[in-house]
Amino acid sequence: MENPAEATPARWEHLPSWLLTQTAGHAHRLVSDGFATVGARGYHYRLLATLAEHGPASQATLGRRSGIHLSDMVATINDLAGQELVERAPDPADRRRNIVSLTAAGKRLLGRLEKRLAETQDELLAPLAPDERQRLTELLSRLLDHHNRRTGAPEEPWR
Amino acid sequence: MENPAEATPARWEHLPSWLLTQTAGHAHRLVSDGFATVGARGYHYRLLATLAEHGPASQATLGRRSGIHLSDMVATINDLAGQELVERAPDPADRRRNIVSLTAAGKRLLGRLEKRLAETQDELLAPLAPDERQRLTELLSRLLDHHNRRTGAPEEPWR
DNA sequence: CTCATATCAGGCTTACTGACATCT
DNA sequence: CAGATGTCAGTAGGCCTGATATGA
Repeated sequence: MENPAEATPARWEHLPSWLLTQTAGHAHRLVSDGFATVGARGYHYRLLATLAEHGPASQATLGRRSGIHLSDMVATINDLAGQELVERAPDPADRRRNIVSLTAAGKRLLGRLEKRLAETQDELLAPLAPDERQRLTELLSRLLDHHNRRTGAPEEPWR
Repeated sequence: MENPAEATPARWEHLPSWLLTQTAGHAHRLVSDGFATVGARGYHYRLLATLAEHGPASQATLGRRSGIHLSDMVATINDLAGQELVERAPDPADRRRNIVSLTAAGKRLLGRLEKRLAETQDELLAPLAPDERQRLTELLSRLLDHHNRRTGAPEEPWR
């Protein structure tokens, strides 16, 4: 995306899938850069936000709630626990489990991340008028719903 | 995305950046799966399509035209040349260069890839009516244009 | 000398796969 | 026993950085 030369006047440029993946690339970069200014990444935000929303939980439960894979959960918690942003304590009721919870520092970081995130949305949608933003959001939601139903991602099954 | 359990009723679910990256994820999976049925990947398609559109060229030029990084260009051409889908010949006029060109087999594969691609677009936009597809495409194009102008990706500069 | 070209080796992020030991 | 939990190791795709050798 940083290619300094010739353009890409290519066939695929008008394909919806291309428009989608490319704009998503920009969106992703904006969000990541925003997070990076406070030293975090996407998974960090998602985990912190999930904890803030539903409270402490085991890693497996957090994985289901946040959509983060269990294998990635481990590293994500390691990162955050290393900075004392979350706490990992053994569950006395079930010795397999760790109960992860948010610390005060974690809450503060989450606040900063959400501020960045809000700014980012505005930057992302800059060229669109409010009603256009609304329409885009709605169309994307319908698309996402449709495909989520066909592939995994249930609505609110058990627990 | 294949998580078999709990949903993600999370805060971030309504954010445009989330909707965009998630739908793009679905789009990417659909396209990749389509390409995979004929044993190719995204870079393979892009290179073949670029060759078909502009004709033979050096690797550096192809990189600029296709948006594929020079480092990845090497491996991509290796893949395709190994299956005789493209040909890599030294440029007699400039001994640094390789001139890459499409073979008949490469053209045939490209045809199959484009068929898959068309099917994929339809699958991707399935839940939207024709006029909605149009609107989505237009909004995404405006977004992409805006951000491409701010970050690299010139229009048709030199050459 | 500088610049362009091709190559190689590696990293990054998000997602996922498989294996494993532990515990319910 | 089956099944859940946490951990570790590794993959893949697209994008990117850097170092290098060669030739214009």
